[in-house]
Amino acid sequence: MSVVGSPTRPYRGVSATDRTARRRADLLAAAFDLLGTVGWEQATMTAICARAKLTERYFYESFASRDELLMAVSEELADRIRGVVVAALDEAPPEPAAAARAAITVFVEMLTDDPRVGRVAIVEAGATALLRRRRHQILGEFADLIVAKSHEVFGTDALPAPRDRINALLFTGGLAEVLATWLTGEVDATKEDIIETAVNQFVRTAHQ
Amino acid sequence: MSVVGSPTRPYRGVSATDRTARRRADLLAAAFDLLGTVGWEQATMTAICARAKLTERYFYESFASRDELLMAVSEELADRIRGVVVAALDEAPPEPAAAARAAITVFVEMLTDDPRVGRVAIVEAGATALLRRRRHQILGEFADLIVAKSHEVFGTDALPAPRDRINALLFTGGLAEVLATWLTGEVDATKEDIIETAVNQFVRTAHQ
DNA sequence: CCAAACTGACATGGCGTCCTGTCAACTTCC
DNA sequence: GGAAGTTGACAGGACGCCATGTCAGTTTGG
Repeated sequence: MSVVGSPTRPYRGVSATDRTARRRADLLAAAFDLLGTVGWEQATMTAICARAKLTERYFYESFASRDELLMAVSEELADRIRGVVVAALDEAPPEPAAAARAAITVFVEMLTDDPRVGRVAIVEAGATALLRRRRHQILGEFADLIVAKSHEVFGTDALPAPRDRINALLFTGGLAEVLATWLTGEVDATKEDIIETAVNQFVRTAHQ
Repeated sequence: MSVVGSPTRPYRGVSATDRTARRRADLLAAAFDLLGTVGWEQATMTAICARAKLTERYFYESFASRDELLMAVSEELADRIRGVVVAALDEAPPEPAAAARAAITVFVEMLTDDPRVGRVAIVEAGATALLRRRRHQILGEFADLIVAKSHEVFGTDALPAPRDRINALLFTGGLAEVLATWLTGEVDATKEDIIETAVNQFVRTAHQ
């Protein structure tokens, strides 16, 4: 017998839970790398396992399906992005243009410094019905962040509901589209052009 | 033999070219319907042919692959949307807010009156690498339309390049995202809220 | 009316992925 | 040292879609 089951003993000096966690992390990293380079259609279970140097059996140790793994990749990345944006907002001065510039800058740089990040977070995020739904939720959460910050910096001058949220969605969706276009090299502009235009848009539209 | 080859004779009173064209149209309609309801993953060749009441052999009479058919569906729809928007712009008065409202209104209504249109044009348009590329091109063309109209209505007051185009991409991408969210019922707003917010955004951002 | 063209239903093979199973080699614990 | 746990490599079946082939029945033109 001795199928994989639930490993309990240390192996090569590593505990059972650590080994399982390591394999899970390897799978996540391999999936992220493939998703961000060759794309969803080529990021097959076989390819992911090969890149992670793991047998397909260990795939099912941590994930029930390919979709579940790719969702986890997307989730992890969204958390990282949200983290840096929230941190930038917390440190920024409570002045509209400065706060917007700080948040937009870290957001844009995060998505463009490593092309795989942008591709996974924006381009490949619409590949399956499941990923699309999650992508909507995530952009919606970013919109909520923006709405909260808008009311904070603009006070009673902020847009009233539901226009505050619609405007925030217009903003996040637009920025995602611009970055996707920019990542594929179809727009002739610098990173600063994008940041400045986005900041300008936010400052002009987020109040009455 | 008499395989399908290139039909030449009339059949049931219909000429050969008309029959081929009819089958092609049936396939396009079936693919559009499936794409707009059950989505890309379920819009398989077998399912499309079954809905069109045609044998798979006739699929290859008009299309080389499933991707080619779905691209044609997307293409046809983009042409229709561009048509109504251009028509609305041509008829609109040369005043910023009025022109924007006219174009945005027909655009939004086109995509929301028939839910399949919105789903095909926006939601399912990111399913494959090929569709994504085409989607970018199409949104880029809409951005070009907006840039041209901006310079027309705002004159020397319009944004300079490349910010005029970045701003237009922010706008088209944002509107697409908002409509996608609205189509899935995740935002609590009326169609008028969306149109007003979008018009407001354009009027405030498309000039210096 | 007959041969040829056309159509629809079905059948078949190829292909790639998913998913499970087997087995030898290695490591741990007693 | 030996039994049991762990790992990696590989085999093989199941399944679904793609792609092509066969064939009987219908329609057309001479």
